[in-house]
Amino acid sequence: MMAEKKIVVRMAPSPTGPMHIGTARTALFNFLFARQNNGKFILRIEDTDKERSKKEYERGIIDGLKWLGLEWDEMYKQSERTEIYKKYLEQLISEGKAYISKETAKEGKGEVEVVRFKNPGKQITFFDVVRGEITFDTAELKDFVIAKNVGEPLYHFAVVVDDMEMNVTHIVRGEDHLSNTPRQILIQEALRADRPIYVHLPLILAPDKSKLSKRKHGETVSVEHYKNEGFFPEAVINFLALLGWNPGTVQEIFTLKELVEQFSLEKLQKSGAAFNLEKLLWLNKEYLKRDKGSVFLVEAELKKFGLDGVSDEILTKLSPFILERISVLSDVRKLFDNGELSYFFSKPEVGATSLLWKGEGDVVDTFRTLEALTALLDEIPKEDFSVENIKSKIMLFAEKEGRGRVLWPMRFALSGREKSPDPFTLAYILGKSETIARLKNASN
RNA sequence: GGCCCUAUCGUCUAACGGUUAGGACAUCGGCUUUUCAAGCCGGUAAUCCGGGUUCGAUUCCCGGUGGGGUCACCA
Repeated sequence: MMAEKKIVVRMAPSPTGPMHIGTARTALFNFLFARQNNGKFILRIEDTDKERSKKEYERGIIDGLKWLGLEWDEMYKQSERTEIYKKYLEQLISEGKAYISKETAKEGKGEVEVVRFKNPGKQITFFDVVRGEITFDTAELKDFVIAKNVGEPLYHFAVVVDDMEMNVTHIVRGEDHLSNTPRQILIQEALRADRPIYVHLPLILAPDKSKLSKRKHGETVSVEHYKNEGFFPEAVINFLALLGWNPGTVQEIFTLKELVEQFSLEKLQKSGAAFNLEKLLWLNKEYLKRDKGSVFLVEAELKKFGLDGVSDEILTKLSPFILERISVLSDVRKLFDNGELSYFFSKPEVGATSLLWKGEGDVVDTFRTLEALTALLDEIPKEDFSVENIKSKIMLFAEKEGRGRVLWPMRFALSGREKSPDPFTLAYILGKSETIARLKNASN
């Protein structure tokens, strides 16, 4: 029986900076393709550049992938494989397909020896799953450098050797590598390696469709930023999956498992996709709503603010209502810093005219409003201070007096703000004695 | 600039020669125990331009234009 060739893909990031959001998406698509086909997903750290590669960045990539839930099957580091590259480098040299070249160093003076690939300078045509057949003339590449010396291979060479050694069947990577492909195929042919199937993914662009660069867009290009902001990894995955791919259905929310089931190379997009923060926020809010643990996350966030003298009880009661008003966990801090939560923790300033419902404003209105507020005090339930009970008692009174004249001043007396949760909820969160105190204060 | 890729609402996208060009996010409006949020209902909004091919082009071909990538002893 013929054994079907096992699908092998790899994620090959270089640890020269914080993990890029585009790296995360490439990893995701590799992961999905591997898992869907019962294949192997390799993580290969491309750290042949000794100067720029940093251990902390490698750590960041590993942490980022783990956070996203993209587990790999095998991991390699190119810096630990120099013997392998050396072997193939010597093979090419002995076969006359590469040669050592003495030349003046690129920077500074002095002579160095580099290894150049003897370029046959022919046309290379290859098939890309996303874009179809592509042809390059490699003559202009000249005899390009493939290693600084026999012990220090450069990217193009290391990649080809590794993909060959690791039996990589599909190279799924960013479109920025499209122009690198012909020279890698040249090396491949010199090594008599099988040509893998190429899948070049469209790039993620900035919101204005310009290049998404660290320089211009700062930390928002890094995965860690979204982790720090309190996004759900599931939401980030979901968002990234929809950037450059579509399920062919109207489904918008996907678990990783569903993505594994539904992913297909055929549905990959050809052109670059702009990063859209609004959509990510919406998705994250959807996950926030679906996860019953969210309310505790909000509560934990509140407790970080070191609110002295504020009971845990009020934070617990408050959390569900904050949850409804945020898209991402970091919004809790924003609400807090903007002072939009301040009235829960200290008494608000309440001006008499602000108590008036819209359209009202003369002396008589003011008098009647204050009167209603005073009368409202008697309607506050003595027992059972639940939202439902407060509401049923107050509404009875409000229907008689006019809702606007009762509900608005009540809400304002409790919050001192134009915007807040409804008055019954406010009373419930604040508790009976604080509610009465604030009502009294406002009606004076 | 050379080479390569690409082009549907503001954004992500559906359409695989014939559709009132669909959905989602955003936006706008309405409804809800009168604010905010959430929810529900509804609206505005797109085939880059010019040539072909075809009875018929978003769809196929060519050109232009725009966007992106790449041209290292980086990856």
